Amino acid sequence: MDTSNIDSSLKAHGIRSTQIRRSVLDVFYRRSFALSQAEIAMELTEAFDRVTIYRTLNKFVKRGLIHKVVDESNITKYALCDDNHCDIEIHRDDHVHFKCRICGHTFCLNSVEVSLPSLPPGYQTNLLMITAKGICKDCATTE
Amino acid sequence: MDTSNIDSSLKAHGIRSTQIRRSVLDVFYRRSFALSQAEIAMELTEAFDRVTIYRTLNKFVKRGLIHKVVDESNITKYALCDDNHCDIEIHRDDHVHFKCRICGHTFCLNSVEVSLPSLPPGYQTNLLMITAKGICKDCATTE
DNA sequence: GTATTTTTGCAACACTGTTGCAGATTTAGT
DNA sequence: ACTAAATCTGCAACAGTGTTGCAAAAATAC
Repeated sequence: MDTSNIDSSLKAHGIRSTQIRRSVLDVFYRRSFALSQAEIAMELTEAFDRVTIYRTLNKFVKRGLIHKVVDESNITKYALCDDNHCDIEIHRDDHVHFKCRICGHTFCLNSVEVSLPSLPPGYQTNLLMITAKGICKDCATTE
Repeated sequence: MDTSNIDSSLKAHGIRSTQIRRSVLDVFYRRSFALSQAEIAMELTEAFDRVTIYRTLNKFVKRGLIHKVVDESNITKYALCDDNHCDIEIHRDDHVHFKCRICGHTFCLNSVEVSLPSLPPGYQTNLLMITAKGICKDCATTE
C-alpha cells in the first residue's frame, strides 16, 4: 500500500486518516472500475463492519474523493473522482461511463465529450448521464 | 378504465387477462412517467399483494409490454414500451430518458437521437444509455 | 363441466442501506 | 506527553426492495 499517497489524498480532502479509510481508498487505487460496498468488503484483507464501510463511502462521496455510479443493478457503486474535476468544494461527475457486457465492470471515461441533443418542445436539459455499453479493453484482447 | 384496449393489449403480448394485470396496465396508461412497484401499489384502488405486483411487472417486461428504467434511486422503475419498437419477440428500449429535477419523474423520449461518441482506444460501443436531466414540460409551466 | 395450466397470496428469506448509542480512536491544546 | 474535545467504529436494530416455495384460487382448454 502506497501509504504516503493515500494519507495525503485523505488529508487533501479533509478526511481523517484511519485504518479502514486507508484500506478502502487503497482498494479504489488498485481497481480501475466502480465497486459496490460488498465488493469492497471482499477486497479488504481485514474484516470491517458493513456499516463502517458504508459510512466511509458516504464520507468519501461528500468530500469529493469518490462518486456514485448508476447501474441497472440497483446496487450503488462507487468510483474515484478525477482529481481535475472534483475536490471538497466542487463536484463534477457528469462524465461518460462504460459498462462491459462481458466482465460487467463499469469504467469512467473522463475525456469523452457528447453534445446535448435537441429535445421535444417543453423539455430542457443541461446535463446528460451516459453509459456506453460494449466490450472493454481487457475483455476484447482476452477473448 | 378502457377495458377493451387493455384486454387487447394484454392478449397481443400473450398475457392472460386477470384483475391485477388489467389494473396495473391501466395505471401505466394513466401515467406518462416511469413507476416503481411501491408507486404502482399506491395508484391501485384495490390492494394486491406486493409479490403479485412484482410478478406482474416481471411478466410484462418479459413480454415486451413495459421496460425497466434505470435511475440513481436504486429502485427499479417501469415504463410502457413504445409499440413501434417492442413486442413479444423484439425489445428495443435504448431511447433517451428525461429526469425532471423538480417532480423527480422520468419520461421516455422515444424520438430523440444521439450519435455515438468516439471512445478511447480499446473501448467499443454500439449502445448508449442516456438520461437527460432538467425540468420537464409541466414543472416549467407551473413554476 | 372437468382437467390442466397458470396465477395469486402468504410466509419466509436474502440483501442493501440507514440510524442510535456506547466505547474506542484521532486530533488539538497545553 | 497528557488531557479534553471531536470524531469514528462496531453492534443491534430497523425499513425497504426484490425473490422463492407452496397451497389455494382462477383462467383456459377439451
